Amino acid sequence: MIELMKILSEETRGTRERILLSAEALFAERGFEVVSLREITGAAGANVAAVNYHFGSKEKLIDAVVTRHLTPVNEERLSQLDRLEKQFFRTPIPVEEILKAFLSPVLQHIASGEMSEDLFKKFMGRLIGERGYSLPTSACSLFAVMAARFAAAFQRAVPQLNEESALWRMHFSFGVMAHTLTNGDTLRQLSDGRSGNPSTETLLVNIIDFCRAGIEFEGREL
Amino acid sequence: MIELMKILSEETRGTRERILLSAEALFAERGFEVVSLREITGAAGANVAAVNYHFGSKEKLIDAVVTRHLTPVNEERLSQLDRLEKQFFRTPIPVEEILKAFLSPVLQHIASGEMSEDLFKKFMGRLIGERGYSLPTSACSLFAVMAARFAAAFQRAVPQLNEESALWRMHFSFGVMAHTLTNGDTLRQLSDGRSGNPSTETLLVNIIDFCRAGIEFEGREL
DNA sequence: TTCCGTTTTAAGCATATGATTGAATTGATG
DNA sequence: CATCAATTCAATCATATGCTTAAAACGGAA
Repeated sequence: MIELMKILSEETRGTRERILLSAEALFAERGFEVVSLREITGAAGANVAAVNYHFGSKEKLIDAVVTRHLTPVNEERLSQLDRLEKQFFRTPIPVEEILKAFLSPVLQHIASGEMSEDLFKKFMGRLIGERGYSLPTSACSLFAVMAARFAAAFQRAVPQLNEESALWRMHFSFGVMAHTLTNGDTLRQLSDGRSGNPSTETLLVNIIDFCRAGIEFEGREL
Repeated sequence: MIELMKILSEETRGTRERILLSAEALFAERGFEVVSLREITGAAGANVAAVNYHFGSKEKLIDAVVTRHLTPVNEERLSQLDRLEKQFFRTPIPVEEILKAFLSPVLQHIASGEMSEDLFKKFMGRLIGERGYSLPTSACSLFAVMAARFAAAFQRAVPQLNEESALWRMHFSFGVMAHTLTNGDTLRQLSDGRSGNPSTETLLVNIIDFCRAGIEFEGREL
């Protein structure tokens, strides 16, 4: 939150931008539904009415915040998947590569420095895990379209599995990502710091390894 | 929700019990923070003041709802873990057995029929995944104590891994469980029903297999 | 029936929420 | 400087929230 203050104090940013930054941070930390406009505008040093002037409503603000980060990440995901599908023409794409195509765009976006690393992880985690009520429908369908493409890729990647099992193992993987990205610091508290302080890159590599093992193992199916 | 109506319409249940049932259902479906007392009492056919009369406050109601289901499940988890630790005295407990000790009490509680199966899954998923803000501290520490025991068990179960990796892989597993239990029906929507309709038992077996593979594989560590 | 503790109820409290208004303020252009 | 559109602001609206209160309704014991 100190990080946020530093960014917001730069007078160069307009009200619209400051609201977006505050909203991102608060949404990432506590979720979309529970954060009020007054908290957002308070943190942004703006008037409450500014949200409705610049965005129209709270829902449209959420939409703007989500779209602005999810769109580029999603496009990069799909572009990497396209590349893989061309590269592995008619042969199964390695599971690890698909998982990388899903997660590495998050790393790239972090590197671009648009949001603090910690906040962006939590934000992206929510976009994977929070469906239905709290997210605007536009954001949901944005994710759904992308997820459908990945579902197809996963199924081709594990031809020994039936359709159901492949889908569920993808779902399991999304759970790992959502929970780890959003609640990563929970483990630190819970383990009294014995979980160390791995870099995001290290963490994502370990998530990928975990999911790859879970997806590829052969055993009981659904 | 039709299920709920049936239960609530039975005149045998007192106001306190009807409030508990409504609250459980709404919390499971939409989370603790966003459900209002008026929604709860409305669904229960009770007066708003009844919550404060019977429970004291919204927080204490959440506490009552959480405790009443988490306590027995947690105790069963710990008792199964105790049994395993005696059975595998000074030898590593198989990872699959630890995962079973964590998840099978959920199945048992479902079998007891205290809550509809669908709702109870979502409820237990939230108790694994939602930490911090939305949950009362008592529920958090209840979970934390249990998780600490399981963390120790997981570490002994995979002596080839360093402490950090073991903890993170446990955390990954919790993510799978939380997401699948709470958002299981999301996959059905997202996949147009191609994910089938597995029984809870089948689903939990597959979660266990997935996590076991993810925890046991040997490769890059943190 | 009367009595009395338990429970339920309607009404209200203080505060919070998303949204709107119309008046100020700003800042660039003529 | 004056003009004018874009922006910001305080004030306000209708509604929702958690909680409290005091009166009413209930139900068993005397």
